[in-house]
Amino acid sequence: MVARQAVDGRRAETLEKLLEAGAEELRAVGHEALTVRSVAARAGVSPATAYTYVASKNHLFAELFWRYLDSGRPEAAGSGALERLRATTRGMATQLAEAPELSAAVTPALLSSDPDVERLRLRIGAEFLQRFADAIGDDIATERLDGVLDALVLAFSGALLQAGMGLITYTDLGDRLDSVVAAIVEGHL
Amino acid sequence: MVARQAVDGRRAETLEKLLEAGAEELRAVGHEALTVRSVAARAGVSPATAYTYVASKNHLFAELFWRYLDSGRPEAAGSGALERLRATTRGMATQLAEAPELSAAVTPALLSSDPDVERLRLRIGAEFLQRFADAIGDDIATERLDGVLDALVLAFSGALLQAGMGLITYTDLGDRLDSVVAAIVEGHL
DNA sequence: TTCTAAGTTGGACACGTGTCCAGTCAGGTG
DNA sequence: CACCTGACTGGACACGTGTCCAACTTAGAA
Repeated sequence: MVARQAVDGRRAETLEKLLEAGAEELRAVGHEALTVRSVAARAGVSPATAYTYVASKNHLFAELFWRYLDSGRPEAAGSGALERLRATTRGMATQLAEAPELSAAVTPALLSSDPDVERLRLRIGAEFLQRFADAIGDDIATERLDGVLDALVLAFSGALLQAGMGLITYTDLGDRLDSVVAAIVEGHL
Repeated sequence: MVARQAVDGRRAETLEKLLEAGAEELRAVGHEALTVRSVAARAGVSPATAYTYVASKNHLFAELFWRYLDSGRPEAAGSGALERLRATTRGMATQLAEAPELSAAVTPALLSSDPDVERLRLRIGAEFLQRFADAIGDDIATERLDGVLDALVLAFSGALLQAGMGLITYTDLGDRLDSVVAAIVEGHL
């Protein structure tokens, strides 16, 4: 479901090998230098095989990012919406900062028109929204919720973009988002 | 200053021809199908020459976008910060909506690590910031200004990203930003 | 008019992308 | 055990990218 076709048995192992190799290669050489063929080589698999699992370099990055994001689901709690929101953005910012190469890779990758990327892009977008909605709970009046959620999602995407452009470091993301979240939420609680 | 090297006399004309051809080609076939060689052909110039003026496809897009953005400087005024901000975002959203291919092209383009793109990226970022700062004037307390500006810039970048991903249409940008701007600014005036 | 330097050109280059397909290999079924 | 089927492979393909350079133009100065 996550790769190009369903994976079962043997295929599942190869897929894991490939994604694992992809993550290593990404850490090792960065997303610019990474080639599908180099990933295939690292996984001990032929390029043709790699392309059976992964539609494109961008798809690989999106897949890796989705898995990574998914692995860091928040357990968070807190007494107020602001507190929980900050914990949420902090958590994601930390994740991004801990995998800067992956983060740098995914922003351009998600812009691809590749249909396999499209699916993941929607999922990732939905995941962000969900996390913010969960953090807010019902602490914001319903009629204002959409606007606030919108602003949060846009701000977060924007932060991703700016970090992707190198205008902010992934490390700074946390602090930056803290103040932005406060600015957005203020007056709505 | 705007291209790879300074342009004077004869070179200036060729540059204009190229950028003009780039804009046409972009409208005609979209940014995915556009190739530097096809732009060169349209401009009646050899590929080798084109690469004298333009470092890469991404650089071309960034350049076109910068010029387009610059051509639409706001004349705006209004009685309050919120009003002026909305006029500002509306204006930019309208511009984006009127050149959807260019807008779609520029988001990925700006993520390139190409040094010629880097320059333009900084300029464009600075331009956004400037426009928001101008719109706000001194209607927001200094100690809160940075947070609000940050939020605005991030939200706007985010909107650009989401539109680039096809999650919002460029047409919807205006309305979307209206409510987001309100959400951000509320409580800071 | 002739010279010169800037501008332009064609064509080849190395490289990456993603596709395709005939052929090989391995493991479980009968 | 022989077989069959799904997984994998090697190698070629068409295409785009950006670079390089020796050779040609061309406009304007001498």
